Amino acid sequence: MNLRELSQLLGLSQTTVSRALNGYPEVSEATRNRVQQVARDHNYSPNARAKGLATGRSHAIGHVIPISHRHEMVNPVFGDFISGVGEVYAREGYDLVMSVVTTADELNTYRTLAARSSVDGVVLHAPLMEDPRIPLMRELGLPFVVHGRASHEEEPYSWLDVNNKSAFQRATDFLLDLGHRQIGLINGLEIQDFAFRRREGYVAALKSRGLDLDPTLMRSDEMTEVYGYESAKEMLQGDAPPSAFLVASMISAYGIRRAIQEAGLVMGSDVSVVTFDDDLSYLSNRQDIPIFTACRSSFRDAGMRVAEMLLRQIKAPQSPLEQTLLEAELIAGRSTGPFTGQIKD
Amino acid sequence: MNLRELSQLLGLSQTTVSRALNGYPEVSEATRNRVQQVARDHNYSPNARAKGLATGRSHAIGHVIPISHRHEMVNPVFGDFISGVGEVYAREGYDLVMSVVTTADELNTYRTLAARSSVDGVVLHAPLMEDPRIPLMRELGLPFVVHGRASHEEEPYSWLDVNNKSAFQRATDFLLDLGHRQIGLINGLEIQDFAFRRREGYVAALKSRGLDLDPTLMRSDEMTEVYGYESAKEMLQGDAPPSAFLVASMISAYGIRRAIQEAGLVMGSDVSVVTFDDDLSYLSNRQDIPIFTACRSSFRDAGMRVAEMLLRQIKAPQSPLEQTLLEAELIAGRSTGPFTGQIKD
DNA sequence: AGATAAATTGAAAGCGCTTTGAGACTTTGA
DNA sequence: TCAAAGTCTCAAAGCGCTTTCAATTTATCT
Repeated sequence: MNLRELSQLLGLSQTTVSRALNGYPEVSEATRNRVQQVARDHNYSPNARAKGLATGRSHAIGHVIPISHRHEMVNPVFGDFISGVGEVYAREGYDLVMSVVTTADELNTYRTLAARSSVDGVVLHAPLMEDPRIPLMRELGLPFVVHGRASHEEEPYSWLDVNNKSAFQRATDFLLDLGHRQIGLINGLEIQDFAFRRREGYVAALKSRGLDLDPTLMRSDEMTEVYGYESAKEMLQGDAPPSAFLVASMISAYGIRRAIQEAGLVMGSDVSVVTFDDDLSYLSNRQDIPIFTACRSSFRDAGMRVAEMLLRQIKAPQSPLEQTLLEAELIAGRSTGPFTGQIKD
Repeated sequence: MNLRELSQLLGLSQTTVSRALNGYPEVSEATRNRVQQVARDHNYSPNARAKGLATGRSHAIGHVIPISHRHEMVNPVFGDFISGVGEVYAREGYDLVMSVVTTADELNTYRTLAARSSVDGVVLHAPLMEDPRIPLMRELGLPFVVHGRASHEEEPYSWLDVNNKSAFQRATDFLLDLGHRQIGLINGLEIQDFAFRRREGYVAALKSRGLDLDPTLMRSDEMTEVYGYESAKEMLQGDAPPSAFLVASMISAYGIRRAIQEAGLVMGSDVSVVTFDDDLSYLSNRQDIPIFTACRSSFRDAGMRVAEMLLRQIKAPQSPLEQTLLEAELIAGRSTGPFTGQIKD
């Protein structure tokens, strides 16, 4: 069923039918209702490509997901983020076009997306501190919003980020206030902007109390369970074992908990743990009293906001760039307690 | 830069340029090379919508992801699956169009996708035992491949599935051979076809040895860490505590391990655990000796195969339906050992 | 050389929609 | 009753590409 058939069925011109369906005012209510009714009855939806060709817009947003082939890790937060943006797109009638590419092809994929004009805008994920995608987007003239920030980017751009520095600074302060002095930092990969900022927060908190940094207590890697486990295990076996850990992800926090238990210690009394909690639907830390004390900021919610920002920008291209900085909640859970000195001996 | 401009630049007709770029034989090699060179220099890519309109195909595959609003759980395996299909799509020049919808809108989304012909085919995820999407796809005439199977579907259709029954039967046998008799089953939601089949495997193994089923040792729910933990904890505190667990996912297995440790028991000697391992990139069980004894079958790999099946079917619509049944590997890890009788008292 | 076949190129129609510019029909006010 | 204004409808052009059918050029054969 296409527009021509539908209009013949109705005994109207394509023009009128099109206007009736798209809410133009030059069509009488009676006609509009009749058209809508018949369209619904025959399950008519306009052909997406034809509509796009005529209007010059695709009503689709691009997400480019790089898979680095050295370690084919798919970011586990990704599903929640996509479900957030996707919900907004669905509500607003936009499609989500995803390209999975090797990191080598990444920039070219954006070029192609722009050249064939298959999307009206893109969301940039997981920015590095210096990210070539941002100048590229400007060059291509493609509307975009960054989820996160690129510290070394000078020109303004639209972004939404969690205040990672403040979150980790407050978390570190929280542990310091409990009397902990040896705090292990199990961070994400520090070429990623968010991980770099988290370390800054950790460092700032220690420095403002005049404490020295211990490089043996700071790790940076991809945030797997095993990474958490092994880092914690090694640190706990070290000369100056930490009495507390600050972790960048729930999954690694599971690993740390395992190392603590295996060492015969109790999380929450002997050893404290604060984690960053992206509030993922399948890794919930939302018990009545959460298992982990955590900086919580929902990844899914971030996705929804990013999508809304981008759609606003697409609909009103002249409107000013938006920047949003979210503060993470610091949630007290069962995994922290005052320093007891249990570990030292 | 569009085709008209490009052809003017070259002093050729649009026809010839189009043919040169699309590999038609009626074009001389000299002309073709010149055209390709100039196209590359000017970063020309054909407009996706115009091309689609002219050819009647969108070169895109649809994935509809339902988010049930009662529990907004995003399936954690999803990222790996998408990265698998996405890699194939990218290689073959297809886009991936994703719709995130509430379960109530799900069927309508497929209808709309077909009506506006925005995709050339779809992948059906996570089939239920009786799944209305399959007859709907036939009605809509949209090529599709199911990842999984729908037990109650009578008519033939294309699918790829892991042999869940055989995997859990072998896993149960493995535990039985080690002397375990009380085996707790921590299963996924049994309206899902895969979970139902896994239970069948578990039941079949017990029955073939003349053992009775103990309903208090069988659970079915969404596979979170906390679900694993609490199920195991309760079972271990019960009258006839299990000496072994069979679990449907790594994340729940983490929870079970935690419950075991908390009970002062040792996984692998006091209590055995076998898990299903989807080989997710961020939940790796691939150590030199894996932590968990597991049925392993890569979700990412499944995605790649499903994508290949679907693209074959789209390119040759007359070709027969394909069905693929994969066997999971049973990998011995550190989480299993012979029955010791430690638990009973 | 002339005729035929093969190789190469082009004009134009068409994919299904939106939108401009114009025409026809109603209503209103004097 | 008639003109002006308002309301409703339509024909046709155009979005950027593919593809059919036809035309032209070049190669091949007798």
